[in-house]
Amino acid sequence: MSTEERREQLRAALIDAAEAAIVQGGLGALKARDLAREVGCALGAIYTVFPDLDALILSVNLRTLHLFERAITAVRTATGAGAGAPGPEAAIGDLVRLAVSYQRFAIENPTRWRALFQHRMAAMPPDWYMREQVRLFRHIEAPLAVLRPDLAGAERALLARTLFSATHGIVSLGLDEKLMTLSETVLRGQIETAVTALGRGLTANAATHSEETP
Amino acid sequence: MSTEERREQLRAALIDAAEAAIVQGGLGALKARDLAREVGCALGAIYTVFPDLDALILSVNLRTLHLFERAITAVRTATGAGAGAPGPEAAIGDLVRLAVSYQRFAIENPTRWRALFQHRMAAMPPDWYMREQVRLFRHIEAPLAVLRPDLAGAERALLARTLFSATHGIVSLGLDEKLMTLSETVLRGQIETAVTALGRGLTANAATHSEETP
DNA sequence: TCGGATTTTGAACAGCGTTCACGACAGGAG
DNA sequence: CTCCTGTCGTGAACGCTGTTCAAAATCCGA
Repeated sequence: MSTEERREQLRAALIDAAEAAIVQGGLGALKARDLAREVGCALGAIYTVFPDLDALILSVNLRTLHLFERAITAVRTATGAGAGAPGPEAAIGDLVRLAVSYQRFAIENPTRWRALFQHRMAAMPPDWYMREQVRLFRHIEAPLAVLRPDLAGAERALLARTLFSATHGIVSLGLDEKLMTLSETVLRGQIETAVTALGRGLTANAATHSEETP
Repeated sequence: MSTEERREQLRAALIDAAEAAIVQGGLGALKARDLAREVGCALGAIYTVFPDLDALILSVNLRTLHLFERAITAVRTATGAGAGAPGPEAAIGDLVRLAVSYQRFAIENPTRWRALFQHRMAAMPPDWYMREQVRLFRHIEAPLAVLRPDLAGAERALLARTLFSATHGIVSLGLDEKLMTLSETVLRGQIETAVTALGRGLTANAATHSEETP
């Protein structure tokens, strides 16, 4: 086995162990010495395949994004590749379903999900990480295209990020015991209320907003 | 000077120093040894007036909440104590102004504001901290009462928290370089779009939603 | 002034991420 | 087989952290 192969194997084993640690005890449970013992390598070996633990965390977070993509892809949407001309109400329904799937993922994978945001990195994340984010936002842009056909690509992408941010805020603070801890049912109700209101308000704005910016 | 007075003085000095450290370098710049040197006390003295640094951080965060309360109280709202019967559009305008003031506060006090959420505490926050949060939410509830007079107090409070959470998400991720970093102007535009849509969607929902739950 | 109680102290402890001089090892040369 | 050389993995050591606690200093009534 070549040196390169061994390095790759160590890399994978470390990501596995780090993911397991995060799943079990959250970001705070990720210790370099624990990882080395778990994987069966030296302490310093970690730093031969990762510059620091932050990079390792980022790799785990990429797995989490992939995991979430599988979950969100399984959501049946009316504005997906399938049906032809869905109405605004169907699009709003899609947005609600996407938001609820986000909530479900956060509840089912609490530590993995927290690690995505709890982790503040020193520099900007690398390209391969940002690219994965952009891919996920496409799921939101499809229903948005129905609600606001007047928006250009860039503006629609921006609005998609805003919608995600709003949903994320509701889910994030709703599950956070510092502000409030809502039951899954109550939280889902709030998500449905808010996203529905957002969707209807956006469609109503379509005409208004274009008048405001002549 | 009695022992109690000295303890109180040390407490205040420590909070001052901790606040200064957070303002300058964020939560990560808060070091016990730096505090002791700055205040001119022994390292162990910190732990005679605070159980741990988390409690100290919480005191700084309370100051931040008070600071924000002053900012939000300065926002002129049509649904405040003053004018009589404002319409839904005026209420939506109030919500937008409140949200934008939240954005402004976050931008003007980045480290203080981050410390409010970046800090994950072990146990639930004490009562005096939660009470301050509840007081702040009242500012949101006033416009909401105009938009949704059908809601009872508890439901209105819940919706107020949801509105705040959504706004917080937009501001939080909008200022976070991990997801995206938006200019202040673009971010304000997104806030206005989203909050306006939320407000209009909520008023439109008033009749619909009550039919859905007979 | 003395002596017990109280308060303050900072060295010591346990833990963390990260580094780097050292030893183990592979493999071609003699 | 022996030796030499360069590559690679190692774990003790470094610097830092929050927190503790025996000891020193201080206070105060007798």
